[in-house]
Amino acid sequence: MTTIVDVAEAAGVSTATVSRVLNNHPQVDARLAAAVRQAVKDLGYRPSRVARSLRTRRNRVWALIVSDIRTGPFFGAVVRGVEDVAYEAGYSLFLCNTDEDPAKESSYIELAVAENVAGLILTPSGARTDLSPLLNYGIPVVLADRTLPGQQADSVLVDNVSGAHEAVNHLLAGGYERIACITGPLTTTTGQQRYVGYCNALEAAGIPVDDSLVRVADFRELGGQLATKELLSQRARPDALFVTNHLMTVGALQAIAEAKLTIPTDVAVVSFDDMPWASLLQPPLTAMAQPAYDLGVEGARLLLSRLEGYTGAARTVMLSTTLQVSGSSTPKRRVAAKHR
Amino acid sequence: MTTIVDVAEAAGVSTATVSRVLNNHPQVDARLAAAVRQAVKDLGYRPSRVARSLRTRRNRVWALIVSDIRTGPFFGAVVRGVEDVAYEAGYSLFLCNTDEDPAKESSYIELAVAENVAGLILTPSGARTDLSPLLNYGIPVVLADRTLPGQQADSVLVDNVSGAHEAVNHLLAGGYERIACITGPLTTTTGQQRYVGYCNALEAAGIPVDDSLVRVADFRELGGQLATKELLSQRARPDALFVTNHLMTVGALQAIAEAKLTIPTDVAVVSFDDMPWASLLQPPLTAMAQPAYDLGVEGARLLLSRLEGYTGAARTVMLSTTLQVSGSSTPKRRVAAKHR
DNA sequence: CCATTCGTAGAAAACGATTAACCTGTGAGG
DNA sequence: CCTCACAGGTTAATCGTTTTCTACGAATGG
Repeated sequence: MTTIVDVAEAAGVSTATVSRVLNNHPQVDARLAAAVRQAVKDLGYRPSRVARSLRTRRNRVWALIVSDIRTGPFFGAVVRGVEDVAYEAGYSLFLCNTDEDPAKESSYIELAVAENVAGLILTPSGARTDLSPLLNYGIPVVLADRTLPGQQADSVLVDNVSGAHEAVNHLLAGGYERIACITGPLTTTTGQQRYVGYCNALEAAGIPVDDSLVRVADFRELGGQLATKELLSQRARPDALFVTNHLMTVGALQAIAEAKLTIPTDVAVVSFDDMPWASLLQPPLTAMAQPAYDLGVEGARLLLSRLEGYTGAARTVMLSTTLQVSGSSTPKRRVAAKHR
Repeated sequence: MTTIVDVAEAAGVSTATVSRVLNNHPQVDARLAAAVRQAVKDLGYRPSRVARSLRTRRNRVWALIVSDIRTGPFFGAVVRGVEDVAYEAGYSLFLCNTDEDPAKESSYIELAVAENVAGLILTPSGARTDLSPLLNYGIPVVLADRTLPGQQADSVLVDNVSGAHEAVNHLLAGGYERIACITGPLTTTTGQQRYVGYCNALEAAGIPVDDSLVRVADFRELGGQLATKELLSQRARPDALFVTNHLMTVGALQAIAEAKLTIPTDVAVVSFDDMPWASLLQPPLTAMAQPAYDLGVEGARLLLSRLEGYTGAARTVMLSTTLQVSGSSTPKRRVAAKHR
């Protein structure tokens, strides 16, 4: 391995000068600088980021802790958003998947501290996530997609309440009356907030929330399937389904197919959480698209601003969703007209 | 920040002893060891991986360079496969996305060298990928999913030729006669090999390859759509489509829908590359599933074995695919029977 | 012509761990 | 009683940078 010493010898200068040239310090003679650069090229020298990091006590690396990059397109897009900004700014990324396991999460947080990362972007697995190791060491943290109670970290969120409100409104406007809601664990901010949006929309329309139309599932395919099966087998069947993430939507669609019901005639479906293949379904699926990539970008920007010295109060960036209306929620009147 | 010196002072021993305790060296008095551990706990001490890495000249980090984690479920699963093995073995991952851009790729390779990573897993963007910086520094490399001409690195591949062969065979067995192929750039091993498998299957069945039924597209949605449009507007229309990745398949399905043709009556479809939502389509899609997660696992294992000292010749692990038969390729005879 | 300043480069001290080399005290054996 | 071996600990060098401090020569001002 060639080190800075080799370069210094080759260029006939001291290591201090080599270091100054490499870091573009001004006061260094142009001729010496040229000699150094030549030597660097000749020897194929690459400064060790490890040594640099030890000496400067800062590391051009971020940790990015997500739940599971495989569960769908969402986290992949978030990761890309973060990575693109990080790459541009000269940082690289540790990718960590927690599978919602608090033990794995805290082990990755420990790792981030041990690696002395410059910053960390996290989608907390639960309310009990402990950021104190990071805060103790002054490592800036950005919470993405989910927030933590009483935490004073920057965060970037999707406006779940408004999004869910708008999605349910869309169904109400279409003439649907018995709108069921399948949401995720109420311990997660996403599961909880989307449920709140659902309630808000109903209440604003003067419709009381009917608990028999609400199911709290697990954000997974099977949970969505079982919940849908239950809902559809009730005496008073719902005429529309609002499902709060894409995996449970997949389960719901399967359950509807098994029950030999058709969408949207028998039951309409609106999903919170877009999927690129929504338009390929029969009928194509109405979905509330989340700005996943932008979530990553904005999270990365928040982190960058901290690294550039911003020390103000914690900020929250709220991103809005966009409803992609399609065939799975065609208004009732029109459907009825068709059948006349 | 608390360092090993603080711990040593608190425990009343030297730093050497602390280090030994932390690294589980034997010959250290049990009572001192206990004192050290207590001090570590009291001070909340975490050894700096940066300092350790500089001193030991090895870094418990891998770089994982893929094309784009967002393009579909494939790379996400590969990443998880790698990560799970890495985590188990105590390594963490730098995630790098190249977008198939050789400049970005080589910049990430430089990064890996500068960070002195223990090893690197790479899906090369093209045939011109230069591994020499890594090989010069003795950093083991594993090629995943794609290979490089004349490279002596370990690699883990999907058996594209056999997989494509089997997929086309399935169509032939179903009575389809004019089977078209939409493949990716022939400069990529995947695009090329899947095309070869297609040709092999036809030749084995005594059918000459008809160039007018072959399209070389870009592995992207739009490319698949345009290619399909072209193929379907020919005088002699194909009665089946073999599409060599999932994005192009999405495009193909759209083109088929636009042309108001039905699957599989007018044209059957088989996709190389599975997607979790294949079963939700109408009709559900027949797809050749790739063992993406296992690809990551096996790649990580190859890397691990190198890190554990294996120095033998380069190995290639070939994983086989599994055909998931579904409605989009129902045998012709049965389809005909239905319509009688 | 001397003293002060300034620009530039080198010597050497960090950064926080590991580890080779070197001590020290105890117990056994002669 | 002396020596030797050895377990168990410490000292100090080291990894490859950055950076403070110092030194030196030239230039400027009085």
